[in-house]
Amino acid sequence: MPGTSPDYAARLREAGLRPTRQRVALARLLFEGGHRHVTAEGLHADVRATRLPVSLATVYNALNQFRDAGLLREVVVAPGRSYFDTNTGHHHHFFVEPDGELHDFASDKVTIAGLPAPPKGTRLARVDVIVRVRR
Amino acid sequence: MPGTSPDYAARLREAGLRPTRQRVALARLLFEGGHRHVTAEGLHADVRATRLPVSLATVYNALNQFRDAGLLREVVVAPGRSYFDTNTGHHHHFFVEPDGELHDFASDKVTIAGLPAPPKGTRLARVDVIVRVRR
DNA sequence: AAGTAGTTTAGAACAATTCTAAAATCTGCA
DNA sequence: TGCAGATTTTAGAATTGTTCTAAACTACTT
Ligand SMILES: [Mn+2]
Ligand SMILES: [Mn+2]
Ligand SMILES: [Zn+2]
Ligand SMILES: [Zn+2]
Repeated sequence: MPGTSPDYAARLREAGLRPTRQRVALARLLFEGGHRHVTAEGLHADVRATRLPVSLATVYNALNQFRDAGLLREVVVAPGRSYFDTNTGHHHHFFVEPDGELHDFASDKVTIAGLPAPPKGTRLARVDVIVRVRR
Repeated sequence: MPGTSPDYAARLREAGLRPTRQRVALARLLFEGGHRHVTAEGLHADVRATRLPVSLATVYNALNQFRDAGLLREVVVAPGRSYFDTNTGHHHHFFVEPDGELHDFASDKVTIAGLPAPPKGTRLARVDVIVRVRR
């Protein structure tokens, strides 16, 4: 399948980010294969397993930059830990406790009707549905 | 209105918690008046304003114990900060960014239809809807 | 190749929360 | 009312997740 291999350097450049060794390695881990929900610590472990030395600070920097550039979305489900989501489309989550696993489900599966109007002086930004489940 | 004044000591005892000075003061702040969404720091400031010295560790202990006893619910909306909610009934939230304010709305206002079945081996625990709005 | 701006990094710093172990307080029972 | 034992509070240290600092390094431009 020639021409299918994604060019992460180009993708980063389009997002206004220099394609450094570290960022390209992180982008590959994040965007090749299916959608992922990662923590900074988890991604750091993954990238170090590729034998490329990348500091934890760089992982945090990259995750925040990728999020700001719209390449990732941040998901808040549990106190004291941020998840970053490679699926930036509209969707919702199952959160499995106590494992801390996240699973997507398409937002067009669900119908949310009758949402009250936003408080005075505010505009709707996003609706997050978190379905908490237990083993 | 005699007999209406809530007996926080009794309420704590029923929850299996000794009604200490600190816990009674915190319960009063939390449960008198309408529903509240507090952070540990915020509640600590409130209780210290009553001139009763209470350490921050005790506030954290009490919030966690109240939550475990079902007197409070923990709400996760923003990375790195926990909110505790005196409204333990079914309801959902507006989250106003960047202020960090939470507002309740009744869950029977909203209809959520077509939720996918929980992942294999898990049981539904709760559905949280967070409507993020911006000024 | 050189210059410059942007990036990475180790380590320090920070913020939220939890832990430790000693002092204080609550409770049930003399 | 006084004690004894169990629980709670507390100051301060520790831990965790994350951000900052400033020096070394690297990518892009010329
Ligand atoms: Mn962040
Ligand atoms: Mn907690
Ligand atoms: Zn997702
Ligand atoms: Zn609420």
